[in-house]
Amino acid sequence: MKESPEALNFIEQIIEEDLANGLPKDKLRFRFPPEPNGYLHIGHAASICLNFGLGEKYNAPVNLRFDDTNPAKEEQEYVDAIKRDISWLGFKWANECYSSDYFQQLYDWAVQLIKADKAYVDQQTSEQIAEQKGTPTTPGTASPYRDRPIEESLELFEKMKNGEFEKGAYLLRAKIDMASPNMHMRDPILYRIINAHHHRTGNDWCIYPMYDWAHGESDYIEHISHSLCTLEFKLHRELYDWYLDQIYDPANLRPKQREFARRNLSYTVMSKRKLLELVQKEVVSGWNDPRMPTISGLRRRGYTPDSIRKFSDLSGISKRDNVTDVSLLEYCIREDLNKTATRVMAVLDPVKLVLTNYPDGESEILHMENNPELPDSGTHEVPFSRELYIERADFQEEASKKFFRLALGTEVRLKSAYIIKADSVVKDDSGRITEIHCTVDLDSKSGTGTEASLRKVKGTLHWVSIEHAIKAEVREYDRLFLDEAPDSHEEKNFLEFINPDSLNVIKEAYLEPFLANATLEDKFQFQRLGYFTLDTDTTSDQLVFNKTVGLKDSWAKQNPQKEQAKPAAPAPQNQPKKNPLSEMQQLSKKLTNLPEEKYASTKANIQKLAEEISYEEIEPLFNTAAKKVGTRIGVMLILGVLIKKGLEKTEAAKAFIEAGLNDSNELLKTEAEAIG
RNA sequence: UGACCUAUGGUGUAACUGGCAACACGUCUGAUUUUGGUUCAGAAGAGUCUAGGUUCGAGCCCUAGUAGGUCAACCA
Repeated sequence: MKESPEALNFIEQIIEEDLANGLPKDKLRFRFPPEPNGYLHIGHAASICLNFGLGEKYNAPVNLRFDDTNPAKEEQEYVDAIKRDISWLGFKWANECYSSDYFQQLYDWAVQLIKADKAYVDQQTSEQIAEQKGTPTTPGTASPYRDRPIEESLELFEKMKNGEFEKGAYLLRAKIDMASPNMHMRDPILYRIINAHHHRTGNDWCIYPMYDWAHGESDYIEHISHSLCTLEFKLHRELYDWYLDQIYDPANLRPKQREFARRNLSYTVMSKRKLLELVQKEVVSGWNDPRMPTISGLRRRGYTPDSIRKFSDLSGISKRDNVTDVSLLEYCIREDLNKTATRVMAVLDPVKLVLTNYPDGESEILHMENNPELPDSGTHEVPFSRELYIERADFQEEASKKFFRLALGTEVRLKSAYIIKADSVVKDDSGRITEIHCTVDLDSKSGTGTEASLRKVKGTLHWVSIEHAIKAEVREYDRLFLDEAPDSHEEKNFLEFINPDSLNVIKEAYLEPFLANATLEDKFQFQRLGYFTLDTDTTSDQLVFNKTVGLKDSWAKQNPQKEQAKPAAPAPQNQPKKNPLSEMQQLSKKLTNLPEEKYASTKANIQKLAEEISYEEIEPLFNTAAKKVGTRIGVMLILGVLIKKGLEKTEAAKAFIEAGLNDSNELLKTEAEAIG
């Protein structure tokens, strides 16, 4: 995407400013620093696109750095998966780095800190330390070991390193400020003892640096100019800078930490911990379950790298908490696939259709466009015969005017084939339609140019020839959660919002034979249904397709009777609890623009709020600017309720009502009249 | 009750350093269409959290509020 030069996000603005202040452009260097303790998700994609995008924009190197300072949680499997995902997205890192590469340097610097009396070895339990830490509102107290002689700390630290102590027995702490309002500055831990096998350094170390100590110093070692992370690290910045101060040589580049808001997606969760829980509790089949918001899940589902990069692009970067609607992601993949996916036909819920005047036992080969969006994409062959399958939902015995599909006595075109007319149906004992008998207009064959072929009919249906169709399993997916923000409810666990119908498996779908040769890389549009791709579960004798996303369906929208069992998300329970007065003002604002029905309900809501609002509160609002009609109506409504409850009209109130009666706005006038 | 961050249509972001609040998604019309898709044309939707202030002029600057988020792991 070529963005216009003036639409810089705030990170780019910071960079431009640094450049303007003399930072040489060739000093620019970024990094993407995942911890290899889980799979990457769409939120990480935002960070990846940000960092690598900056690299592309400024022609600067971007390192991939694994933040592997906690061997208890990290595994090689995750390292591999992360590299695979970033490569798949289409980005190339300048260097593959590991925090563990710097363990020795970090250790040496730590010794230097001790020598400078900026760090000490503590030997209390975690409970004791936590207690001394204080709370955000009360200062902490010093550890009894805080003033341990430097020599002693040095000696103990070395013993820690040499594995002479049990896990948890000793710690190295920075000596900063136990009274700092920033909890991270209250003598943070630099090193702890962990007896676990590290996926890279094996058993070389038994002390491991904490995130804060490792991260900034790693940035410094790698000459990172801008270290970008998510907002929750904002408070760490002070510590990041303090650590840097201890070892910084002004001859070198000083890295700068800046924070942006993590990207959230509606109807899913986006924390590794929760995603891991979904995997462990077998809510999903694995990290790459097509319903997961992981990069690998999206890939398996049929999303393309381009679509994800586009999504990141359109979403932008800022510092405010956000929940981006999945519809934006879906738009990105539809837009991509519409231009590239091969058009094919598949019937997922079949009903048999017999063309009574088509010769029995015969068949013919028709030609179907591969992609109408790509003029040169050619055609492929589709067999046609007397007996076909169409979708059950594409036929109704009696049709309403708005039903553009097949009904008794109406005509419809079979895509790339003939125009047919339904004559009769055959039903089983339960009344279920088993066959639809039609006559075909043999002169109407697509592409022949005959007069009959050019006739316009209301609808076009997709179909497959029963005799030639191949069978496949098709998996359709719905959102994993029923709530827009499942993890935003304090009183409820996100698992309570799981959508029980997020997976719909169609064991026997019928596909045109062309699909027999599909590969995992292929993307298809099953015409009129959506975009599909082969799943990795496919075997030599069983095709399995995933539905990536449906087509936009304006018919389903105006025809909700067959309701997609999409229970409207429960009313948001975590609505910010505003005080009644400001809530009233909020509601009032929009009053003047509402359709009648909504006006009535909003009005009722405002009147309900009057219960909690006193006359004293609204009196100041009598002076509301004349322009703010909505607010004045709201105030009028509240006043009305209060008067009805027995409030005596004050002079100010009378004047306010009087003004309302003479106002040019009809709504305000009406409400004023109602009070009388 | 502390420190820090944030507040712009339903959603996500813009608005260069004060100058007509813009773009995309979503929604709704209409046209085109051998996909109820695509494409095309259009519409609705914001008093920029509140109250003050500075200014000829404030989404932007100042003051005071309000709401939301983050911080008290030997996680990152």
